Amino acid sequence: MVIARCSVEYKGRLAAYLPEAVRLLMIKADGTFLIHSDVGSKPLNWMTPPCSLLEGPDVWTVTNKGGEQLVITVLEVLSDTGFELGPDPGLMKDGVEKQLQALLAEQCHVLGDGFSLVQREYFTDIGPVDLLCKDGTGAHVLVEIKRVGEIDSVEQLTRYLQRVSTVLGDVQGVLAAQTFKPQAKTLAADRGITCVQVDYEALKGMESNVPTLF
Amino acid sequence: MVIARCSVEYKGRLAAYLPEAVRLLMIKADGTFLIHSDVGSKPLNWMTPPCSLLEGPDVWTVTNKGGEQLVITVLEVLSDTGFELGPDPGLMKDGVEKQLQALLAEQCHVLGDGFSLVQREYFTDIGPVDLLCKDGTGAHVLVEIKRVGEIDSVEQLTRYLQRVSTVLGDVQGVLAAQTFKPQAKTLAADRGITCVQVDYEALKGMESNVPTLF
DNA sequence: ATCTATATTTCGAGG
DNA sequence: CCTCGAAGTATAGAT
Repeated sequence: MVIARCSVEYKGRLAAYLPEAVRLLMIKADGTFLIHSDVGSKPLNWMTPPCSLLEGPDVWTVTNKGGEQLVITVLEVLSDTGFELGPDPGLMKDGVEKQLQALLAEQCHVLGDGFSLVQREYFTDIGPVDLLCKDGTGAHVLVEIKRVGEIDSVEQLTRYLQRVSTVLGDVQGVLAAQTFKPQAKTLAADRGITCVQVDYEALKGMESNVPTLF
Repeated sequence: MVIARCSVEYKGRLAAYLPEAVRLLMIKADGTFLIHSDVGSKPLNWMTPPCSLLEGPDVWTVTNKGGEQLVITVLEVLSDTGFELGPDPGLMKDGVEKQLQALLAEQCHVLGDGFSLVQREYFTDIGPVDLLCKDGTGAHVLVEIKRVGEIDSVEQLTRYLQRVSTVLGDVQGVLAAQTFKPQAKTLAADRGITCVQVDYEALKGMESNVPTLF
């Protein structure tokens, strides 16, 4: 980790330039190179491994396999430290779309009156539909599950509905999400798609209230 | 900047946990809090400002306005340093979609035979179309510009075509991009949309070969 | 303040 | 290795 007054030039997929300023240069064990200012959560510039660092007296050049280059002109080094961090067990996540899908597969009754699961990950030739259900009248329903329901989700479900209707006949669509963008709700209404807001914590709670018999 | 053996718990939009390991904790001047391991370009966990840091003896708690929390259990501090970086002029970029749009607005003839520009950022009630052109026969053409042409781009252009056709009558569609995803090409073909691959550097070169008169 | 569209997105899974 | 979809996406621009 180096604190230095520097200017940076990037030439790769695009071209970018950072005028002279004091910044934090971070070189990770895996070769990742990061340039941070003291504002913002993401680096001003960076290079992902595999990449090589050529450390000259005043100019550092980071090059990756694709020929992209980061040229750092170092004007003044204020600090230069290094640490062995050792391996990291990594992040464990809970609450992502996959888990929401699993819960809704088991509790699809929350999606509509008398809903029952026919199949999870129902495959079509344009991709898998999250859930294929039947409603109280026995009619097929396609369910698309998102953490956040956006306009793209409606488009995606619309494609599935068109595709599947050629096989299963008339099919309804349900978009299930924890939150919805207004545009998504509007477009869904236009397309005759029902939006169902679901509560991850509540679903998780209900599951634990219905223990298995074993 | 603190190097510490720590474990971290995140409770917010989802729940996540980081088991004990040595990591870099970064606190920026604007309040940004970052937790980095020595691999990977993005932080293991983070909190974006505005957020408050409550620094207890062994436990640090970062809370943001939405009530999301990052709880860091600090087991051992190996290093604790701070620097004043001062203001940063920020990054100047060249080669992003906006500039591609500007170049294509001036050189729309590369998009098709006899193309001429009618309007850039042609506004519809569902959003702006990048370019409205006329082809060699005088028929209207909508052009959507992307750095990477993906399936969503085709959907977007399709929406515009449907919308605009009610006003301008029959309209053709062109998706212009530097690269295309195969799915996007396929869907575009289905929808009768033409995909045109463009070269940013070449466009830029051509522009400089046509200097202004002043 | 909220929402929309972009991104050198990054990351992981699957073919 | 490429392709595709998700992300606590982040971020900038517009409403």
